[in-house]
Amino acid sequence: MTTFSIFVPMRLENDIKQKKFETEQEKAAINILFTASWIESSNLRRLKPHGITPQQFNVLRILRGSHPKKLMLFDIASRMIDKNSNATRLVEKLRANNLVTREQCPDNRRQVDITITQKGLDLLSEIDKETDNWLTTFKNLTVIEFKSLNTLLDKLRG
Amino acid sequence: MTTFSIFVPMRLENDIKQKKFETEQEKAAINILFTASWIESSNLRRLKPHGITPQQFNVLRILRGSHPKKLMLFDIASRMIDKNSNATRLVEKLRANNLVTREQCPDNRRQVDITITQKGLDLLSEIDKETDNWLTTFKNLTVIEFKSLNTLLDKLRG
DNA sequence: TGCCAATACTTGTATATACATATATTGTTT
DNA sequence: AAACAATATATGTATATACAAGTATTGGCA
Repeated sequence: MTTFSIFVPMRLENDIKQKKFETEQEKAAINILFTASWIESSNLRRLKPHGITPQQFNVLRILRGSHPKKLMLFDIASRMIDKNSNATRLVEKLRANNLVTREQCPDNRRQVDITITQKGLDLLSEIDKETDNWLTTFKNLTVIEFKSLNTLLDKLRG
Repeated sequence: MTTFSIFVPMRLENDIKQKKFETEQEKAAINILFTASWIESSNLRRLKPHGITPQQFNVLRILRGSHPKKLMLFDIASRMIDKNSNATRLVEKLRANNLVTREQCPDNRRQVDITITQKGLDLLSEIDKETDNWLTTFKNLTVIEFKSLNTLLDKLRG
């Protein structure tokens, strides 16, 4: 007969110095928030040298995804990770840096059409070069585990 | 022979209207950020009627955890989910609402000792009453699945 | 046609956050 | 003891965010 010695890491409890959680459910909520905060600051640091914020980066990627088709502000907002952030002012920042163009839609003058510029595309591909490197930040899971994580998160919000 | 028709939900792709992700790893990063944002806004909405923000709530819970032992600001900061937020000003908000007390530590006058007040404890227990209700927001996973989620997140940051 | 609601965005304001820098106090070294 | 480093917190400033309220334009309908 063999006895296995199992190492239970208690990572989260350690990271936020909390003794224990009432339920796995509660721990999961905190765990997601903590992990998100961890990813966000890592993301912030890697984008800072390029002069854009994570949200601006997110919007640029959305625009590249539809390029060369224009997107109206509403489309951008509905694709954004943080639905509550202010698309108008965010896009204005990008325009001020010539990363996107804004133009009133002729068909419907309420709409504003946004397009990513060549400068915006160049910036993204420059950042892309470093992305593999950044993604190694979390290489601790196997593909199967990443899939499982995605399934669980999707189901959680389901 | 039987053919199974499998429904693949593609929840995240739907939520942010993105076609597909390059890798499961990249999807996981976005998925965590999106899920965190989803939890945060839900949390924001439930706490708003009580006049505190999620970060303030978090700090109050930390203080209740150590009550009646005092904590210095540094201890609070190291237990916080978002390490970067400004503990000084956060605690000052709580003090202004008489939810905590601040006093200079006599042994080491650099330190500031923080204690949760009775009013703070009362507020927490009032919110606690609604918490079960709030947690039903994400009751979509079984306990086993929550455990698995926690393990994966811990390992991710590992 | 004129009115009203809906749509698409913009702006104001209060609060929060990131990051750099400053202050006060204590510990350490020579 | 004087000088310097380390610790613990505070503050200044620029930017971001949440939420409410505002403006411009369009669509529908009596």
